[in-house]
Amino acid sequence: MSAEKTREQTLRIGDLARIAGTTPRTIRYYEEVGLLPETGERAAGRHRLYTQAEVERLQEVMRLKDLLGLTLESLKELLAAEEARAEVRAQLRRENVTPARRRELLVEASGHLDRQLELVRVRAAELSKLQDELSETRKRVRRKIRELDARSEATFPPQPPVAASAKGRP
Amino acid sequence: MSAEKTREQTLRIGDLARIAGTTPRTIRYYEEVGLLPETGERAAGRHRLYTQAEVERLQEVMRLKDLLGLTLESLKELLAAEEARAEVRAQLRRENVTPARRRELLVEASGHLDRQLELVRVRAAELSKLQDELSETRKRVRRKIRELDARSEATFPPQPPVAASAKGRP
DNA sequence: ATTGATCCTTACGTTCACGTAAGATTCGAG
DNA sequence: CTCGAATCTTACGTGAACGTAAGGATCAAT
Repeated sequence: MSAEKTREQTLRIGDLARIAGTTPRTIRYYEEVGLLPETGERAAGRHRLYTQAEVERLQEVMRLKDLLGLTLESLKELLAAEEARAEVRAQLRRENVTPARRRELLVEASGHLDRQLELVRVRAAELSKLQDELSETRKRVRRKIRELDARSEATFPPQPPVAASAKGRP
Repeated sequence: MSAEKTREQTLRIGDLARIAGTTPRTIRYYEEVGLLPETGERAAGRHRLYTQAEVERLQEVMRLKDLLGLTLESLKELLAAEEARAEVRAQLRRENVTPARRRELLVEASGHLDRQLELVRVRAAELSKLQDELSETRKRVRRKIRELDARSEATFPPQPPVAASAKGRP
């Protein structure tokens, strides 16, 4: 056999960290708490090796963490969906799986996806509401400013309009 | 003067905590780090008293913290908008403020609102994208399930459809 | 005035999510 | 094989955001 099976871009922990925008320590920690799978068959002391799949998994974890603001523990539960779907893909390759078993896994994944979606929906709705409220408030404030300017227009030279956004550095 | 000025529903810290769904400790902590104003003129040892305005302020703080996932420090900066607007209202009552000063405060508030809105917009967009992706994935998973069911329909009795959502308790 | 509930301040404790340091080991290049 | 860079394990440290406990004071009702 030619050396092709193991040659699917094996990254080391530092590379993975740079790509995902985090640190090796964080990756090891996520592995420790079960958010990332322990990189298969690794005798103690050997370096961890990652593939593209792990890059995506890590990025997904970080995105969910950021957007949903969950603890790593809750995140772990929520991410059962990914595992179920990974299971399906793995069993697909092995091909010796009954349709009944496949259905089981798919239904499981679907249920987890339902939970994720529900969480995301609620938050998206809340954020959207907040956005509307802020827009509304901003509109009122700006209207008041214009009113003030209109009143003084008679006696003073026109004031400069409000800048759309402060573009300088904080 | 009749005793009406001080009679606008004075809550104690425990009441405020219950209403806002938090604890007295948290409220004191928020006051300590400057997220909540120190309840006006309080000699050491006396109980804190709150009004409806503080209820809303606290709820707003908690909402932003939850939805944006910021540190209390960043939140403090962000909430400068509220203070600017509170200033405007306060000065409105005193009535001896020049239009120029009012305009200044309003412009300041408007700028802070811009910053808030930008933050909220970005997050709302990200969440919305995530929601779409999850919906898409879920659709694909369900389609696969239906395909499996269709295939087995010839040889086996029809499988029960997938429940819309697990309604049991976690 | 007494009292029970609530609150005060002060201060140490805790959990989460990593950071940092140390000493040994592994890996890829030459 | 050698060597330097990166990684390994282990373990202690840290900042944020509160929790908890102690001892005393305040407040509303009786």
